[in-house]
Amino acid sequence: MRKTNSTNALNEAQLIRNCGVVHALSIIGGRWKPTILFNLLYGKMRYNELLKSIPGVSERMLIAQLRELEQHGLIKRIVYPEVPPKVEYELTTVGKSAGPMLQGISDWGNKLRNKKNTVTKKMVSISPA
Amino acid sequence: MRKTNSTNALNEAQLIRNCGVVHALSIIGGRWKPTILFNLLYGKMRYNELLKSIPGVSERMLIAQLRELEQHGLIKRIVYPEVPPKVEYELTTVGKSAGPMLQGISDWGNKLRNKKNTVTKKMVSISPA
DNA sequence: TCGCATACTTACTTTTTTGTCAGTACTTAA
DNA sequence: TTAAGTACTGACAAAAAAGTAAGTATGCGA
Repeated sequence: MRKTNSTNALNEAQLIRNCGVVHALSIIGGRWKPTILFNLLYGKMRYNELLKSIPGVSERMLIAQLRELEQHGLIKRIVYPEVPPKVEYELTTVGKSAGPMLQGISDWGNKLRNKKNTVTKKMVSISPA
Repeated sequence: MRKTNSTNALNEAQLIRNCGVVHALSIIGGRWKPTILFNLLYGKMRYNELLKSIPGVSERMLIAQLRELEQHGLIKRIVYPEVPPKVEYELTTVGKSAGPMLQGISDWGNKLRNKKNTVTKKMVSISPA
């Protein structure tokens, strides 16, 4: 559970208020959220589909992140009153608005990774035979 | 200390490999890094200047984040052999390349916050006198 | 020789995040 | 009556991130 009076929580709250980046990251950051959002960029998905298409997530984590995204208004939860149950998750307008930003972050991250690989390759080619 | 064989670490490593966003966030994310980077966007700064201009950071945290940014090649540490010591931190080319991305994230975060405030204001104006 | 200024470091504690795993609810079909 | 399918929930444990507080090194000036 989250404390509200810990220095940690107060620092975070202050930064969220004053720094747009920290605020944004408090919404789209975290271990699994970016991947979830990328999946949903292509259209709505069922809970189980998400679970299968994200290697490594546990059910608990998936649900937790979906709930947070929902609370922040990035995704919509659509329940079909059927048995067995069927629930779909879909980006809201706000969620879709994160698309270009996510792409920007992704591009920067990938560029950096590729650069690092290039450097590594160079170093390898320099190393003694 | 970080384990290397925990599920947590393995999951993170995998996501860093496959998701540009997670990779980028592993570099510019965290409690204080965005603020540090924003400060340095305007030019180099001394350790103490950073410490004073970022309310709430402890010395330990500042140093830790500076070290990580340095290791990832975003900032350069410039030591002047003087007494008392003088150390300046400056963005590298890679660090500067993060500027537009940070601005993009910041803009999105701020827009979201303002939207929320608007809604709140509306609700206040509706509430009984 | 004492304190000051600067830039850290270290040991330890608290808080937060992430992971594990078993269990729930409901209906249909075998 | 039993298993299967779907979408979860809850109790607990491990790991990671953040915070606290005291200490280090160096040379200068009083």
